[in-house]
Order: sequence, then C-alpha cells, then structure tokens
Amino acid sequence: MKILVVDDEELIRNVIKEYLLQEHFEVEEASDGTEAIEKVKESDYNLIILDIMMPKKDGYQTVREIKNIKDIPVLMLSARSEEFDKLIGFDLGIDDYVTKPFSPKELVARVKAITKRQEKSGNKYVFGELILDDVAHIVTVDSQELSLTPKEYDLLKYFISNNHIALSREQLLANVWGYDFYGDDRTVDTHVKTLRHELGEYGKYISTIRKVGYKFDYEESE
Amino acid sequence: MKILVVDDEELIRNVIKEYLLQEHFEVEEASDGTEAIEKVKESDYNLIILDIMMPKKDGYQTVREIKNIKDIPVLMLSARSEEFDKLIGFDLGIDDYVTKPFSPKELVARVKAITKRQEKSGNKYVFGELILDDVAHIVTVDSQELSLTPKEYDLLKYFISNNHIALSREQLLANVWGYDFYGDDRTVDTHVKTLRHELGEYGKYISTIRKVGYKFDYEESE
DNA sequence: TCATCTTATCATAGAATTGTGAAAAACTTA
DNA sequence: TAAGTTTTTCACAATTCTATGATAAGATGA
Repeated sequence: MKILVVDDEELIRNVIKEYLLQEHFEVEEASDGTEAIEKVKESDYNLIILDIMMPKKDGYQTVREIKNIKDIPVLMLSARSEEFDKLIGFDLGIDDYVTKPFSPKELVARVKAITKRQEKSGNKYVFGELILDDVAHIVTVDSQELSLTPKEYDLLKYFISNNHIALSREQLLANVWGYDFYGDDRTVDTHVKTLRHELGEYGKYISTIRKVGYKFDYEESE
Repeated sequence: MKILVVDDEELIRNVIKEYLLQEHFEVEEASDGTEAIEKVKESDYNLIILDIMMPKKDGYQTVREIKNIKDIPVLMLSARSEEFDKLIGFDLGIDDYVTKPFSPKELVARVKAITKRQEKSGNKYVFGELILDDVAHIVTVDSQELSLTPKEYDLLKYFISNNHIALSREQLLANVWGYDFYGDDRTVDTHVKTLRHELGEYGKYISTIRKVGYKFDYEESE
C-alpha cells in the first residue's frame, strides 16, 4: 500500500508520514502539484493525500490532472470547512476529505477506510482451471503456474476483469499500456498472440472481433 | 466521451472546456464552422457544442453540413432567446440549446443529459427473441448467437437503432459505410439480403420501401 | 396482360483485416 | 557494459469480408 502525500509545508508532510509509517504504509512525498503529477506518472499509488491550498498549482487543478492520468483515490486536506461545498460541488472524484487542523487518528482512520476498499478488490479470478491471483500476482492453468511477462499479465488481467465485454484495440492500449502510449495498434495483436499461446487450452477464450478488437469470453458453465 | 466545442471566441471555448474536463469528458476545439467540419470528418465525437453566431459560416449552416456527414448530437449556444423559434423552426436535428450567458452548471447538466442517452444506447437492444448486445458485440436470435460480419453487424445496429424509421440507401451508406463511400447503391441491397437471411425468422422485420430504401419495423406486441 | 421499372440473388475477384515469425529496439539486471 | 528479457515493429501469409455487375424475380401501372 503506497501513499503519496502532497503538501507544500514540510512539517505537515512529516507528521502525516510518521503516522502512516506506523501503520506500515509505504509513503512518498511531493511538495507541489507538478511534482505530484510527475510521481503519479512514474509509479502506482493506492492513495493520494492532497492539500487544497498550495502555491503554483492548487489542489483542484492537481486532482483534475491526476484523475486524467490514473484513477487513484484522493483524500483532500482543506483548511476551512466552507470549502466543502466546493469540493462536493466540483465532483472531481474525491474520495474523502479532512479539515485542518486534523487529528492524526482521524486521518489514519480515513486512510484505512479508503485502502480497505481497495484491498478487497485485489481479488482472485477463477475461470475453471484458469486462475489469476492478483494478490500473489500469479496465473495458473491446471495448477501449473505460468511465467507471464508484465505486459502479458496486465493484459490478461484487463481481459479477465472485463469478461464478456468487447474491447477495442484503443481501449486496450489506453487501459493496459497507458494513456500516453503512441504506438502501433497491432502491438495488441502480437501480445494477444503470445498470451493465447501461454494460456494453452484457455487461449481460445480470447476471441477476435473483426474490425473491433478482442474479447475475453468465459461462461461459468463451460 | 469526446466533445467538440465550436466557437469563435477563445475565452468561451476555454470556459466550456474547463468545465467539461472536470467531468472527465475528452474535449477538442474548433474556432469556426469549416474547421469543425474538418474535424468531424476525421474523428468521432459524441457531442458537438456549437455557437450560432460565428463569422464566415454560421451555426445553422454548420449543423446542416455536419448532419450530412454524421449523425452526431448537437447542442447549440445562442446569444438571444428570440432565436429559439428559429432553432426549432429549422428542425435541423438539434438536440438541445443553451442561451448565453449560460451558467456552467446548466451547460454541464445538459451535456450530461445528452451523453447519458448515448451511453444507454451502447447497451442492449431487445426485440422479442432478437437481441443485439453492443457491449459484448453479439447478436442472438432464439438464444442462438449469429456470426455476423462487421458490416452486417453495423448495418443491423443502425437499423435497430432506427426502428420504425424509413432509411434511404444514401442514409444507410452515409451512416454505416461512412460519408466518404462512393460506391454502388446496390451494395446496400446485397447486405440487406444477407442480413435478412442471417436473421432467419426475424429477417422479415426489415421491410423494403420501394423507391426509397429499407426500414426495420418491430412492434413490441408482436 | 404486358412493358417497364425496381429489387433480390449470386458468384467471385480483390480489398481489408488478422495471425505469425523474426528482427529491431528498449529495457533490466547483474 | 554486456547478457538476457521484454516489448515493439515489420513484412508477409492466411483468412475473411465486401463490392460489383449480370441476371432473375418481382412490383407497378397503363
């Protein structure tokens, strides 16, 4: 569980960090919105704690840009309670907020609440003898562990979590490769090829949809 | 969800863009009608927000040309409320309008209303035992999945989403084949033939309208 | 009914899309 | 840095789809 703390005041960052470390969270820091966005692009966080009042780029703008890149939960720190309306009104996908001055206990409680939601989602997908265990980051077919490359794993996970849904190459590129991938569509084809091969008997469950893309399609009864 | 904002005033474009971005819409801009038409030819938008008052080519003319190319929902921005009559009178297939000066909230609300309609349409069409599930990209008749070619699928989808509406061959070519298809009208006939055949019992619901084209016509009670 | 116009059907060439293997490029790790 | 992986790109093969035009069938109206 990795958390990014964004605040221009070092003191506040340190306090938050201390408390989160005690709860065994991994913590990184950013002192302004721009730096935060950089970090978001480079690594995956489970939660971002963000101060509204910051020099240069304010919290609202930062959330907006972050949400555009990755859908990461955001907890806002706001100085005055009047801002709440604004927060809610803007509907930027903010998961929770805490008013300064906040009690560390309260903050930790809210952080735990949000991260718990996520843990639950880091699940296990079972399709007959094909199992993807996202917690262990392992895929097995007939109890045999496959050695997938990171891309293959991500692709399979995306397929699996969109069972029965037709996915265009663009969709796949955007969601598996990232919004900023500017390469050939056909890259998807190649990865689908290797993935099908890796999956052996289960490869057939990735079907081709001509002129559209691909679809993972597994029916429980099969 | 991609939206094209067409207005000659940059300020207005920016304001609209800001608010739409907050709602996670993808936004592109055009500063006049000609540019808008170019963009429409090149990519697919879910909605076009169009100012009536523009130099060179006015909003009315622009809508007309756009609607000729692709059937995309249009939301008009009009400066004076007197223009409404005109808007309605013209019957250009405008989906909604907002008067300047507009409150951003109102605009966003209207945009959401229109796009929601579309999202819903990306769903499931049910006509008795004929079902087109656009998410799974599947057509079933009597629970039996048909294997349609891409053109057949697109054609059927267009027919279905225009239930009860007579469609000329030109309309079909423009909307299913693309505005830039310069081929034989008869092509439609052939595809209608194969489609009817594929649909079996349900083929009869595509009726021929002599001298005009075809119509998908299914009544719930049947 | 017949002449005329419109639509249905068919077979098939060639267009377009996907599958595949191999090589190049980019990235990791020791 | 170099060896080893992983990812991307490319070119061509395999496959599937589409457009077309000729002809048959059907509809229309005098």
